[in-house]
Amino acid sequence: MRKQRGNYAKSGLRRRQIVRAALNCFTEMGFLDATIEDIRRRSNASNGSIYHHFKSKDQLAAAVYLEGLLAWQETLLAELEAHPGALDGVFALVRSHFRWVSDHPDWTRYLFQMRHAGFMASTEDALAEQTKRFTDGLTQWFTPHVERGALRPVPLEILISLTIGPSLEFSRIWLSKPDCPDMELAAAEIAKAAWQALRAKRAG
Amino acid sequence: MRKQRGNYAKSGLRRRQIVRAALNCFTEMGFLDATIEDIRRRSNASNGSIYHHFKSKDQLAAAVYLEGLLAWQETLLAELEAHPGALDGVFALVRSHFRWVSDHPDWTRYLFQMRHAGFMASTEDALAEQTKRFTDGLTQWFTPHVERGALRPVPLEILISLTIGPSLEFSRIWLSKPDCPDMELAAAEIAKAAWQALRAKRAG
Amino acid sequence: MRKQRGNYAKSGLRRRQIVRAALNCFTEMGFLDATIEDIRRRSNASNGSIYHHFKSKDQLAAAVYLEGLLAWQETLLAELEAHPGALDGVFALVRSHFRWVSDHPDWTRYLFQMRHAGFMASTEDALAEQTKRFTDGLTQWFTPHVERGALRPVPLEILISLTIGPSLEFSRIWLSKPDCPDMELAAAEIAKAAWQALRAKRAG
Amino acid sequence: MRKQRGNYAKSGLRRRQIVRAALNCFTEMGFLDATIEDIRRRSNASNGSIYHHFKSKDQLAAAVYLEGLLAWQETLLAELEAHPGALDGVFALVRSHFRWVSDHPDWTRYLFQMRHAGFMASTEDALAEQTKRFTDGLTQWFTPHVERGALRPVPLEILISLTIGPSLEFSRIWLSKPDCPDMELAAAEIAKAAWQALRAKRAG
DNA sequence: GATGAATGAGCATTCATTCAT
DNA sequence: CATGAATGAATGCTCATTCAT
Repeated sequence: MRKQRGNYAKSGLRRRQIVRAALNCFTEMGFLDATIEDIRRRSNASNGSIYHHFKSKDQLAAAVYLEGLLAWQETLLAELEAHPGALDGVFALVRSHFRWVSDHPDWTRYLFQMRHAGFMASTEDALAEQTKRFTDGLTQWFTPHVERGALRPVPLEILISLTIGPSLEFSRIWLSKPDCPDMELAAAEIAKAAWQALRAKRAG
Repeated sequence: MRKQRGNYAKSGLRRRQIVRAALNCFTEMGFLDATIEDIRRRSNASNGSIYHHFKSKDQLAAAVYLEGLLAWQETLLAELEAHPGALDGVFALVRSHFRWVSDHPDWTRYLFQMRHAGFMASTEDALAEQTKRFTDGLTQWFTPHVERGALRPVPLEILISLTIGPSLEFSRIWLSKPDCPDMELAAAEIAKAAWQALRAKRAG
Repeated sequence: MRKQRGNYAKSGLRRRQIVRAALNCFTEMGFLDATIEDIRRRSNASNGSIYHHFKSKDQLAAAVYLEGLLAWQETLLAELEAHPGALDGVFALVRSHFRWVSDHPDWTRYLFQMRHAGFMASTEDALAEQTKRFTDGLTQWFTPHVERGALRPVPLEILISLTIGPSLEFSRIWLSKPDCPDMELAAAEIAKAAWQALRAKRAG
Repeated sequence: MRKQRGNYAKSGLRRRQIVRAALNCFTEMGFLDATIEDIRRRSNASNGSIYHHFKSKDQLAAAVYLEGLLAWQETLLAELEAHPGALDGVFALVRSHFRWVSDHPDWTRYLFQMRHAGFMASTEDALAEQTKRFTDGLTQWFTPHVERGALRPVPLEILISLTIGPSLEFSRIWLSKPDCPDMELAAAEIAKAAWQALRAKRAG
């Protein structure tokens, strides 16, 4: 834990293999049904190696959560930073969310389902810290646009609700219905709605 | 001969205590987390007694399901039979559903959540049989009204969907939102809609 | 835990077999080195059976302690009650202690060694209660003799120290020296000394 | 060439840190309870580093023993060599022992307790060799005094027993009783007794 | 019907030790 | 010399289930 590189640098192939295997196992079999042995087999790691990287099964499950959340948050932030324009940014935000959900349905499901699982209790602090980093990132992008008058000066929470909220809700539904409603369309509609809600209107 | 509801209505105080305790445990802790020991404590029964009444934990959970389902079905059928009139019957059906849900939220939740749990696999037959008895009961009530021209001659499945479907969906939402939407209102609206959909329209 | 038969009635052959096996294993290999598997083999009980009777390895070890202590205490009290006379009683007390130590060297060693082991922490209450029962028994025997003027009115603690203290100390040494000093002689000497210290002296 | 004390006095800061940490851990938690991880934390060394310096946990514990023994032996020999006179030497020997015990209670305790621990089996050879070097040193000091007629010509073993034996016994007691008996007094008495036993008596 | 002792497979976890860098 | 990731055997413990009374 030297230098504190932002905690983003927890690399290690093994570690990632284990997280990936755990995600799959937890998703397929549930947290309780999935055994360390299952995860061991799937990750090609040894029992001891798993416990070298994660103190307990609970902590492993929590790490999977944080890791997934981080990946999602970083993807969104990166996309946002890549689109400095107000309109572009809002659309990119929504679009990148849907792409991520579409690319990582398992992880999305996991994030939705496990948010209030018992094993998350001990990670609330880390979760809060990580979430703060995310919202700080969002703020940094939005603030200039608001100051320049391109976007309405709504509180951050509302701002997030208007952009990400509908996307999340639709994703929830999309994940639970195998006869997939059209995500492309949803993304477009939701992005449009978000933009309408956020743009500063010159005239009444 | 009484109503002949099969021998599903197994009595026995012990048995009922165990079912009740199991329902609570499964609801509070989940099927996997709840142990036979938990259920034993809560039911004031002995380990052996539980296994005397139920072959296995799976079968106990399934029995809880069937028992709950039966209670719901019998309530609805009884109410229906008590209201011979077409309009009265439809309204009574919807109203009694909501009352039951309101009176037995835990059981309703259990019925919603566990429908596709692993332990249900071995009970599909019994479930089908029981469900058949229920739909037969419904048919018995509906048929005369249809024949008399009071209700439209739609297939039973559609008929059920129109009356019970919306009620179930609303119940699902109602259970998951602690800031209770108005169930009274919902019941009235849904009943009205069902009636509009079912009544035979004299004129185009 | 009905009726509270004085807690003395924890019978059950299995239970006793397990305690006996645990005593042997702990004595021979130490608490940490001895595994549940060792105890299982030696007691011819199953793993589960051990955990049916004792909540944990710690609690098993503590139970062994209490059981042994109880056996010793009951032996001494019984002997005391069997000898109403002051002189007889004191001699019987010392003699029965030495006989018990000689008959149960392993258990004695265990009682000496484990008194302050980590696993005893959670049993302090039960230990205190049991010890109280023992000292109450002693008091009941001594009081009449003191009141009648046969024994000196010293506080119970001192009284115990003078009779049992030296016996314990000698036992400790005896257990640690394989080239056994003469226990017979020690018993006689210690009993004589205890009597000299306790008897009421008529004249200066 | 310096004193040639073998290569037992291996230096290396790391090594010494590990030995020190191991001593503390073994003393506080016992050999079995103390884990390599505990020692690692306390020594600020890495897991691998410990295994670089010591082949195994057993060997580490044995090394701690030899190291402590060596320190004690060297202290006594040095003191003896610093006092050429017969009377002075005997008193210095006893006094330096007590000082060392008083300065290093943990290490003394460890030497007392672990002498017959399982892990010592594999070090008996090294232990014998080191002990021989010690007794050789003692012999070198005593021989001239015996030849000159200042000390009685008793066998070395008896000689050691008379001087160091009582000191050890008293140390054992002193370590186990927190309400410290007077070590100063003991040292004086024991030294006096040793001198009385060793001095050559001119006349019957 | 009821009781609780007995069973044993299965699980999470620990820890000494090895090894590549 | 130092590091820490990797290993896997071993351990304490859980829990559904069986069975004698």
